[in-house]
Amino acid sequence: MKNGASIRDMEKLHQPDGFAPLDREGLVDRVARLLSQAIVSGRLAPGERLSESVVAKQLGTSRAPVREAARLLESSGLITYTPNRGFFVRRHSATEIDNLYEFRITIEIAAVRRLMREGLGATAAALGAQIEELRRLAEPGHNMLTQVEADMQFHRLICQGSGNPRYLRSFERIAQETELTIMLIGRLYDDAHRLAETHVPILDALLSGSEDQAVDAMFYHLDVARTLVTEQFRKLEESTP
Amino acid sequence: MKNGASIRDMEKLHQPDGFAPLDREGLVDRVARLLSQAIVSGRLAPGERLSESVVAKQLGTSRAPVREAARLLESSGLITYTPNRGFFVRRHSATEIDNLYEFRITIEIAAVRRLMREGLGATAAALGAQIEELRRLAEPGHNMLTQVEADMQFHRLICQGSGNPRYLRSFERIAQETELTIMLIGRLYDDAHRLAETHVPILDALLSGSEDQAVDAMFYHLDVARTLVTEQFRKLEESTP
DNA sequence: GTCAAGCCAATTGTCGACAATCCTGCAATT
DNA sequence: AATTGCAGGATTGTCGACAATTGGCTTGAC
Repeated sequence: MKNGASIRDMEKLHQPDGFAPLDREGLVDRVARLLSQAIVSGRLAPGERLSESVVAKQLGTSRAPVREAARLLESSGLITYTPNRGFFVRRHSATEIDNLYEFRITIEIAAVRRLMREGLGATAAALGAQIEELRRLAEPGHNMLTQVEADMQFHRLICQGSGNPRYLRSFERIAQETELTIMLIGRLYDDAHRLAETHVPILDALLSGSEDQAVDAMFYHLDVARTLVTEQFRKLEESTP
Repeated sequence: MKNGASIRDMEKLHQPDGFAPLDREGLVDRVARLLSQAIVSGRLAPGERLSESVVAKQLGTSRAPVREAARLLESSGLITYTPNRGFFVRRHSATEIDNLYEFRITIEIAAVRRLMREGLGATAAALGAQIEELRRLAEPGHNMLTQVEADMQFHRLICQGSGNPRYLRSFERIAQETELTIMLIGRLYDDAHRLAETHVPILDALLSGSEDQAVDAMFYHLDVARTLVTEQFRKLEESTP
């Protein structure tokens, strides 16, 4: 099989009537998306080398777009880059995960504060709908990655609704990394129903109008996740040193 | 003059006895540094186009390193990138500046909290030395950019001492942007002596051992800066719409 | 005079090739 | 046996050229 321009052709099939502007994704973004999917889904293991030429050959492009995409993912924390050595799938320590969650708490608490001061607006309905989506995805027949992405989407909506784009931007920078750590563990809660319901108190607190209540609810939610993920990860670390 | 490898040669002269590992900067980083200097110092005006080929020719390199450097600066907020259009020096609105400072406050307050819990350690002495440096640079004969950089260095030390590298990383991402906004205004305080002394209460509060006092001092310091910069910028905006 | 369609110059997007650098393994030396 | 020095192979770093896209300009009709 000759695989030149395979990405282009392959994806054209998925948007038969797509407008041109939607096609304006750019090869770099496409490569970045495929790479991050491969990493988060676990097809590329932590520590693994990302040879530019190998990836380029597999995707049917040249090395230049791969290089740019890799640097993009580096700023997302998914891969590391060492000069003259190349790119590697990032390997996280338990401490780094803990720091990641601490940072995430800082950002999201600040976003909640701002959201409460600016007013919920359309965000309230969006959050309610997202909880419904989480419940729907908790039913059998949905894979874990989809559930985790829906989870993150709930939190993304809050950063988005805060009104300060910096919080959203900062959130996006750690979102994929967070998804990766959860996927590495293999599970967050015992079942996805539980995951969905843990978001209800947050929305309730937001609707209560009390900034303190909202902050407390968000902090509790994230602090539980932080403890769960970090502890699970520490166990994982001990079993495979 | 043939200007191939002109950067390489030019900068070799500045480190006559430097060890090889220090030379390990890479062409991309060098271009990024030169570009950011040009932007922050005002030699490249906001809104100005950054043609890849022009920059490449000026620096004596090819377009590839310029492209990578430009994307690096994009993630630092100094320039914007539009697909198929290219790179432009970023133009900030007063609202964006306000959001920038709000975000900065969030990060640095969190860093202060963590620093107080982990203990100051060697950071205390470093902060004291940095205040001395600020006083020294306040004497006549020093340009404003140097003073602003020293100011940022004080805050960088706090993020660094916090113990969570995420705060430092986040700080670095907005540091250059912050410097740019101050340089665009042309002044922060009436004189640099005043700038130096506003850092003393922060260090005092840190040394007091009280987390609340430390947070308050840092918040006051940054909130004053936020008001000053945003207001100045709004005036600037009105005079040149 | 206004507006639309289509060409044209300029810029970005991508590519393949060459140069520089790093890791590996072996061999020679201490 | 351990260490140092030195090829050999592989990978990244950089480059110049070509293809694709954009925005402006000209041309023409109304």
